[in-house]
Amino acid sequence: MGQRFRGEGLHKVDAKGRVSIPAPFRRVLESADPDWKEGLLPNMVIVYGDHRRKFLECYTIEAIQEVDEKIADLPRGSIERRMLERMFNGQSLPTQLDNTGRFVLPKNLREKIELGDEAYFIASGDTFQIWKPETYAEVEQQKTEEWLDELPEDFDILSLLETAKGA
Amino acid sequence: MGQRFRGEGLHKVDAKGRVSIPAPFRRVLESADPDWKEGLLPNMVIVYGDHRRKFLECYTIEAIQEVDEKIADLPRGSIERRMLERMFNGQSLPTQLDNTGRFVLPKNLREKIELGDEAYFIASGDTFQIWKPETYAEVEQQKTEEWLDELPEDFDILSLLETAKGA
DNA sequence: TTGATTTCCACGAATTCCCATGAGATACCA
DNA sequence: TGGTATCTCATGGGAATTCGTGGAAATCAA
Repeated sequence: MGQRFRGEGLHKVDAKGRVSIPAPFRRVLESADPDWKEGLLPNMVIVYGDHRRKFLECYTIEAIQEVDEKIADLPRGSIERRMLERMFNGQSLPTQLDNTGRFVLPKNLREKIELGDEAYFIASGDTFQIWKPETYAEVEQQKTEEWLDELPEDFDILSLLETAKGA
Repeated sequence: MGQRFRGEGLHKVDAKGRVSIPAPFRRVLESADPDWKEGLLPNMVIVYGDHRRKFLECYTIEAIQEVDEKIADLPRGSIERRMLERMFNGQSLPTQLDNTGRFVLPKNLREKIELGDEAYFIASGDTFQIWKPETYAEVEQQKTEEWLDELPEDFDILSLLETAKGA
């Protein structure tokens, strides 16, 4: 895996659906797009998924290719493969940043996550997510906090790295 | 495999059976048609298959050639070869987009998938499918949801990618 | 000649492209 | 150290183009 996304940000969505992505994210998209070179516009893929997803997930070209390859390894006709193809091939949108670092979120995608005139970006490994700020605050942050609250006061989150390996 | 289809779309079918295909799909058809160059109209092949199929599957020229070659490798006279030939050579229709990005779905094909005045397109790797929207919603999406409902609430479909490796 | 298919033209809406501006950060220099 | 020039960023507006769609005219088949 190459460079990773890091950080978060809040940006305006204009009437045409245009949104700036956090500037540091652009560098990552560029470096993970095999076709990109200085002067060109970096590509990415937005995966919006089924109706229960309340956020959009943005993949670098390298990351989505990796997913494509894994899907291609699954047996043709298996339910798992169909599900993944539907999600990653069907329920997704290839797109490109413009030269000011923006991209267009079409109306249907905005409606899907109930986006108003602001979008919240958060890094997540080799992808980043786009949320309606309120949804993120309510759903995600609360979930995280609840989970953390169940742990001992002095719990060190890094200890998760150890337990996870075995799984 | 060259460029892949990605995305979905809903389009009108007019009285003459004409349908626009999603604009991004055109780019893929063009780049996967060996004869195509700027100004020409891209070709594709619609495979409609036997009576049980409730959708049409559209192949780029490159993709169908790949299938043809694989079939040609099978032993002459084998039942497998004959079945595949029937399906991909017989039950299929070569066609061409017009200069506004539409093509004609003949009445028999429309009737086969019970198409009314709207057609649903969904990408699936190096092919895309055409469905009657209702059929897709009922048959496919319902199947998906049943399948998802059996899984834990917070199941992440991505975890399938991992299990895939071992399979 | 009549019905069906193909070619050509048309148009509104949506999308893309191009240029502009102001705020903030950084670099630079006296 | 204070001030100024430079750059990057986020955002906005208008023009130009593409897209999806409909219909008329021309061509073909029987």
